[in-house]
Amino acid sequence: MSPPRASALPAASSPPEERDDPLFVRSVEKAIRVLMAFNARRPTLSLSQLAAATGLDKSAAQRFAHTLLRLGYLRKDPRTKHFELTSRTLAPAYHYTQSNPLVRRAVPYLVQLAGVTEEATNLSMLDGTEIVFVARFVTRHVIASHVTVGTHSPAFCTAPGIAMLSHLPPREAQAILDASILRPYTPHTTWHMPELQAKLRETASRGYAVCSEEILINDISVAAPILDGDGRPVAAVNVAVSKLRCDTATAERQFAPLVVTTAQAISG
Amino acid sequence: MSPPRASALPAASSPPEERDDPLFVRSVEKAIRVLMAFNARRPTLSLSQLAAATGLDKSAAQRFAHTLLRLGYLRKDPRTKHFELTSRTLAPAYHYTQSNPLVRRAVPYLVQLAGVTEEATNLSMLDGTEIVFVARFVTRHVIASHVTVGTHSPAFCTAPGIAMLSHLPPREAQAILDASILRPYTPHTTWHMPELQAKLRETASRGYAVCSEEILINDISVAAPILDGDGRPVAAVNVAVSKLRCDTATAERQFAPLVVTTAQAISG
DNA sequence: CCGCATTGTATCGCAATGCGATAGCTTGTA
DNA sequence: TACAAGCTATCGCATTGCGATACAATGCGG
Repeated sequence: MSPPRASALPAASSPPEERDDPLFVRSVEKAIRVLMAFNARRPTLSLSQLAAATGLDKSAAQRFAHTLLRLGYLRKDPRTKHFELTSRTLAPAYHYTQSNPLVRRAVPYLVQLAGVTEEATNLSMLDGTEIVFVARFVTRHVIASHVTVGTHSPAFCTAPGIAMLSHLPPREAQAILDASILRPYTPHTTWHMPELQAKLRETASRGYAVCSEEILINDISVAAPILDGDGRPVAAVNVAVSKLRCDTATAERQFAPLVVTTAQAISG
Repeated sequence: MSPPRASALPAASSPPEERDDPLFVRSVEKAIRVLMAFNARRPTLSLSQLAAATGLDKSAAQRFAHTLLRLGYLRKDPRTKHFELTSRTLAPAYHYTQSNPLVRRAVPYLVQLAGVTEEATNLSMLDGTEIVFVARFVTRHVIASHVTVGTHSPAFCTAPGIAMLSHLPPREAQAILDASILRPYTPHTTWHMPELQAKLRETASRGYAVCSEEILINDISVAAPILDGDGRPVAAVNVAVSKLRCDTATAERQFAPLVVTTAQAISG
């Protein structure tokens, strides 16, 4: 009776390709959408808010919230009927950090580096045009305490990003820059293509990257890439210092050798 | 032709209830099973290993691995055809730490406490009979660097666990102890029920818990509960010290007041 | 070097599963 | 107390995911 709807809704929602991928299980994406709906601005959500935030209809929101509730990833306040994430949502990250050999290997070096420098140290990896902090160790001198493991930043204006891009084949680095949304985050951001290209060349030749207040005021960052057996950058180590305690030249002189040494040690 | 199989397999696999819960979406659980199959002992998995590890049949393993691949949570080495987790699996944890007001509030206090004590500090929460580390800050004196955010430990033999149990209504604390698998992890583990009950009473009256080498050799831990408006324990703060640098009495004298003060400050 | 076994990839018909509309219920409000 | 808004439960239908199978690739031993 009812006409085939697939042709009536050519590609209304969701990414183009995934529509006709017979192996793709849509329920998984929807469940993840529910988890990702929670953030700093929305620590708790009612069912209808959840439906609005995820773009799911009420029934789907109900089903996936219920499922995640049953699996222990959500909790529901019986009073307010609002949902919130539980600590069980840490489990995938735990499995990641435990299973990733590079992270496990890097941790002691990063702790050591943080101890010696008394500054925050991070291990980052590329994810598209962005870097992700996959491990982070802060000291009492921490600048941005809201930055945590899992935080994303644009690669083009962060020292770990520049460090990794500079050791990629130029084609690939350029492709990432082309795909990036280049814009200034502070008055000091390097964001014009020619300057970025020059910065990559300079970084490649000296072996480490420095970004001073390019994304966060008062934040100086010195980073070096970690290379795999084929010389491909797989991650980066960086130290973040407050400009209030140290000018850029001093930071570079003081920390660049340590950061480079640490990155090489982790590279093995 | 083929006889209805549902009746032939009354309730072979999966938890009892979820079989006839019309709102429960099974695909979500299967996807999570795939993610959780990766750990320190199995950093990468082939398709058939994945099927074996998750208990899914080959087709299901294929479909969910494919789906998670497409969503960016898995990567596949085109050479070895092995899967591994990507840094995107950090995203749920990121959303949790950003959305949880208690965690956000606690972070600066924990950093401060780590700086003052020069020891590792943690924020933990209860999850059933276990505690989960939801935030962790280490210093150069860190003992167990493999312990990270997301690590689970039994509540009964950890200072944060005892601190929280001691401030629960006795019924609830007892229920958790009853559900726990009580066994010694070291020669110093308190694991007999009467002693545990005594320990809870003592902890409740003095306001903090001390566990010395009860789960890890050389690990002394001092913890205090964080209470919500109704006086219910919602988390715990602890400091972990190496016995090599400090005996138990000293650790208690030195750190208990700081830990209690910090916990109270976070409680607001 | 080649055949065989093992493992990964693609296909396909079926029906069970999840969809989404709706109705009933609960809660807070005017 | 009646109403509105939102949460919960139900149900028939068809789409989606299931899982058996066929095909391709890879690696191993003869």
